Amino acid sequence: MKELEKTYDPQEIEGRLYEKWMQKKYFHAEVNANKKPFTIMMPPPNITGQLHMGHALDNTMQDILIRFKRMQGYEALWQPGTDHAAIATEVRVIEKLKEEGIDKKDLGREKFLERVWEWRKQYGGTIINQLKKMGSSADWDRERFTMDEGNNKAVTEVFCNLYEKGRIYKGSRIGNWCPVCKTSISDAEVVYEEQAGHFWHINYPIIGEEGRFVEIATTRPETMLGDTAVAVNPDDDRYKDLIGKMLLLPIVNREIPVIADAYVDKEFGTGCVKITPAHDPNDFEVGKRHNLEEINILNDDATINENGGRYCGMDRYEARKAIVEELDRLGLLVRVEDHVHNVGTHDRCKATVEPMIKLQWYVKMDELIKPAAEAVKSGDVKLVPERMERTFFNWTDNIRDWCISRQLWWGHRIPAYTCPNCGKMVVARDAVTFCPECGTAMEQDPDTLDTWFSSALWPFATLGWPEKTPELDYFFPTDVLVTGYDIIFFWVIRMMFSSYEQMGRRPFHTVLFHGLVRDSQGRKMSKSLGNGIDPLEVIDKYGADALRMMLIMGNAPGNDMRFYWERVEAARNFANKVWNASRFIMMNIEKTGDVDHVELSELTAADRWILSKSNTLVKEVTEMLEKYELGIALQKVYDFVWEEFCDWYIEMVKPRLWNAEDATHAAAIWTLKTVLIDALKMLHPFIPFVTEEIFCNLQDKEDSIMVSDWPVYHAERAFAEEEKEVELIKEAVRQIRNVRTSMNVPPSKKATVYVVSENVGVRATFEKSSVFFATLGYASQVIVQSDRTGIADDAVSAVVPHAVLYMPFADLVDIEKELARLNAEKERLEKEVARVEGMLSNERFMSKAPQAKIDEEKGKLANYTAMKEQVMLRLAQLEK
RNA sequence: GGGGUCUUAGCUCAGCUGGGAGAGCAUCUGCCUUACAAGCAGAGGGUCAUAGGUUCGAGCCCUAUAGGCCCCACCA
Repeated sequence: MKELEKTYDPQEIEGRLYEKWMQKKYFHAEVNANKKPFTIMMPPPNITGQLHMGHALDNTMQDILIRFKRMQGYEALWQPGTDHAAIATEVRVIEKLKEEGIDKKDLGREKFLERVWEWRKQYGGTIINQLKKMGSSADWDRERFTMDEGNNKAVTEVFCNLYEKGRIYKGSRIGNWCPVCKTSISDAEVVYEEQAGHFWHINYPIIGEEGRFVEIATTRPETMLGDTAVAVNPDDDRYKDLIGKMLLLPIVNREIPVIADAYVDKEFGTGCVKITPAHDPNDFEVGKRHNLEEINILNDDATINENGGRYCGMDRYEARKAIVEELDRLGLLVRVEDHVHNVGTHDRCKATVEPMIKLQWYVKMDELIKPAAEAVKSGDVKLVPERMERTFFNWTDNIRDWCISRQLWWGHRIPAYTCPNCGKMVVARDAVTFCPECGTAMEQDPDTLDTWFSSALWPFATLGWPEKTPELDYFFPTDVLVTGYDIIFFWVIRMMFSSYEQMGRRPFHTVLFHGLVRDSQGRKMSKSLGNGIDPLEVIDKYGADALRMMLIMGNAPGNDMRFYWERVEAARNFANKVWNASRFIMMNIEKTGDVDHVELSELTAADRWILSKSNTLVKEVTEMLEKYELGIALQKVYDFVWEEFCDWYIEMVKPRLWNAEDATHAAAIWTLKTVLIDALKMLHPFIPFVTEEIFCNLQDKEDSIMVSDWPVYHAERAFAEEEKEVELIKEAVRQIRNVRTSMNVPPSKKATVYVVSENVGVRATFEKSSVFFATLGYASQVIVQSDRTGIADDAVSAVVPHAVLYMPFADLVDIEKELARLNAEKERLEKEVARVEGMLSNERFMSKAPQAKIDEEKGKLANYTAMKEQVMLRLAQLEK
């Protein structure tokens, strides 16, 4: 045993233990026939290496589960972060290139990808290394599992599988186009922002009816260049006569029909809608129904193309201005209204997206989604908290086909090959170099796949699939996915249907969701606001344990939380408390020698009480962790350690420790050590560093607490009787302290405490525990007797169930104060008695409530009645 | 428009299957008591958003209302 430093210094401990853990590789998991696997996913490394609170929270929860399961005897694997394409998000890569003064246009695809892989190798482990500073046991083992270039195999396999089953198709459909990234993006990547805009009312002349117009309203006047119809509601009496007539599209001078379609809302705008099938999703549908021509008027960079006539080459916003001016000149602009509307933007680059018709690859979702939805319905995959299921079904019930092709340079390429000569297309696992039809050299589809396409394969692709590896066999399906609720659609659902489709089984049995970490004002932490808190800064100031604890304490699954430095400080204070309590215990072991074994029969009531409490706690905490109620689990250990163990038990045990002759000395040492070790173990997943440091100094049998056994419930350590006894004494102590405070008696002034009880058992309880009762109750001596003989009439008194305590303070007693105090007490008890009596006299309660509840209330009534009588007796004596 | 969620002490939040309202911080009082002032002992402070309902019993379950937040869809 080594003594602990007087001051708790997290930085010193954490630095040292970090080194130790790095060397020992405690968490290196392997295929092990004797152990059950527990697999959890690690967050991906990213190339910018910026650790933020989200990572910290993710990882803390994951690490808690891993450590807990490890101690329970599982072979716990951190399924490693992948090197999939999602890591190299467009914005980050471009930023990185800019830093190095490179324009991506100067690089070809090959060179560009080379650079990206290089960065991944260089920075791939940085997040993990930072996470280790906060005690993460995550290990970035690039050699064992990797999903970089090699992962092409898994991606290609999945693509081909889906294609062969007819679940992937290439189609010309309207989708979201980002003119800055010059790629299509999926619906999920579009975020809508409210923007102030205008509503332009424009007159379209009716052909053959000089001077008659149809007034339409639009927020995007430039799209009129692509108009191929104007639609009205078939039930709209105002326009019934117009249906079928032809209009002259201004500027373009194209003849377009007035059509009837139920999509048009009579109440909104003018009730006439210009239809631009090529640049609006709804118009696209209308166009399909009415066989309208689709005229694309935009280039990929959102400038107007040759279909825009003299506006060709203009940016979309310049064109808008110019077109509005021209309409005004032509006298066709009726009016302009201010209008706030939602504009779709690309979540990565924030540019306004344009709906465009493009030839893209899609995954048909209708059949694919079924097993995933069924899994949640049947409980094959559990979502925690349960309410996330509603969100989940909200998506699966309204599923739309998934656009998976991206016009980006990096990422996994689509394994489709086309013959430039005869147009033959082949989808194949191995590169097709020559056309099977005409022998011409084939060209691979230039598009790449949506990053989430490969991310969706994580649960099995990281374990070596499509190869049959021992790891895949042993660790798959994985166990728990811990993630924020914000990516349920992007990632969670896609992993689920991919796994059911490819593996025929679930990817994990539980998804544990956490909320966002917000700033102290409840705002999302963000770079642009500058309100982000760097987890490493928190670690520098208060230690990793404090950071982890702060992230878990007082939070329920799936709920957002706010970051307060005060909360970090409170967590650090707890670690300090554990440190000092341990230091106290170790000092005493050092002084009087260690005790390895004690018969339970040698334990005192206090020992049994704390042991019993600790025993119950083990059961509760284990249950809570198994239910993923991390916050409650931690709160329970926190309360136990600080309140019961430190504030009560250690104080109770002190007199026995001061007295080396005390017969129960060994029992005290053993109990202190036993309870402390169990508490440390229960705390370890939450605050790994401080618990490891104490554990290793406290004993030398085991090398690390993280590979020690999780405490278990022992039936023989349940002592209901002693728990009751000690609780009674605690109540007596509280009463004494209360009385003394209210009478302003300084702690230095000790008094004789008389315990008067007619109950033999109660007298025995106080006699047995008089040693600690005396110190805690500031008693110079404790006299237990059956009546009031020899106690001064003006002694101060306090009533507890089945006993009255008297303290003769002689000169200190203020009769008036004492009377007031007793009267208050009397009132309190009368209320209690009335409440219980009311309950027990309610016939319906008596007939319907469970017997246990009735008995409980009856017991309370007896206690309160007796106490009330004692108080009234005292009042009578004093008033005499 | 659809869905979710929240409203509990001055602040931030817990409250797990319905059975006498909790924590941290803040406030007040007294203590440097030989593990800990990053501490100890005490105290004050809440018609659990509002209105109904179910129940012997509701912070918890149901309905409605008000206000806050979030997600999805999106009307030109």
